[in-house]
Amino acid sequence: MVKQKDKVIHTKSACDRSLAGVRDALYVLNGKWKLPIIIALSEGPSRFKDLQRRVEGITPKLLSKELKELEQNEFVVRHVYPQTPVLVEYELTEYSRSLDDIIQAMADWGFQHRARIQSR
Amino acid sequence: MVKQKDKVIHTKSACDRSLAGVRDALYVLNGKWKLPIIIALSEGPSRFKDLQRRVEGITPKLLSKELKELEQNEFVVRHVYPQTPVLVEYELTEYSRSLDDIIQAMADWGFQHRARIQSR
DNA sequence: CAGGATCCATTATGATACTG
DNA sequence: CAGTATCATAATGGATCCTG
Repeated sequence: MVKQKDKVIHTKSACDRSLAGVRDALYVLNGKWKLPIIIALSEGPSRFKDLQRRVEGITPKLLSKELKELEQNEFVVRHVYPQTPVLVEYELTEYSRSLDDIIQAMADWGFQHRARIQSR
Repeated sequence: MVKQKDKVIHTKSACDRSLAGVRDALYVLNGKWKLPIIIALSEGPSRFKDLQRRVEGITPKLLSKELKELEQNEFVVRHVYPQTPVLVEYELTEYSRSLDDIIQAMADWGFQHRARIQSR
């Protein structure tokens, strides 16, 4: 932000910056499943089937696809233990912890919002 | 959480609660446009066309649809001033401010994430 | 200006089955 | 168990035209 005589010139407004940030975040966290999966995994590493149970309502196809994306964004690691039958575990990365603030904020808000809705 | 002999019975884990909250929040904020629109409106009331310019990339069809949903969730009010041509302004409600924490958290995270990505 | 209507292409999500 | 394959529907996106 630069002042010039009496005019204020916004080279980049606070709003633009937060817009860019939010868009970047939404780009990575898109869809209705990414955060729920991460939350489910925050209880500890989990196998595919167990994860599917924890994240209620998700189909294997979607879970598989979302896990791949989460892996690419380095939120999740996939461990394969070659046995019969094979055992696969998904685990959160250290970096996934950086999402804690977002998750906390959303969880709090959702909780309040539900109370608000129900009181009517 | 209730202890019973040696077993621990989770009536509702912290994870379940945050999962429910996040799902409620995602339900209301779904899609890639809701938050960007709210951020754009945080600069002040705006007319349809101006809003479309601020929220880069959105088509009138989508903007119209999203605004209706935002209205229903009481984040936005629509003011109509009967003139020729008619003037319509969209404005944030007081309640929309409750989303500030979420927006802030996402904006911060997006900013950090971008830096992280670019440094590689 | 503020949108709605239409047509079409691409994604996203979902239900069900099936394989190694 | 850990997914993939198939099919169907819904949501979203883009272009263009239209109306009060």
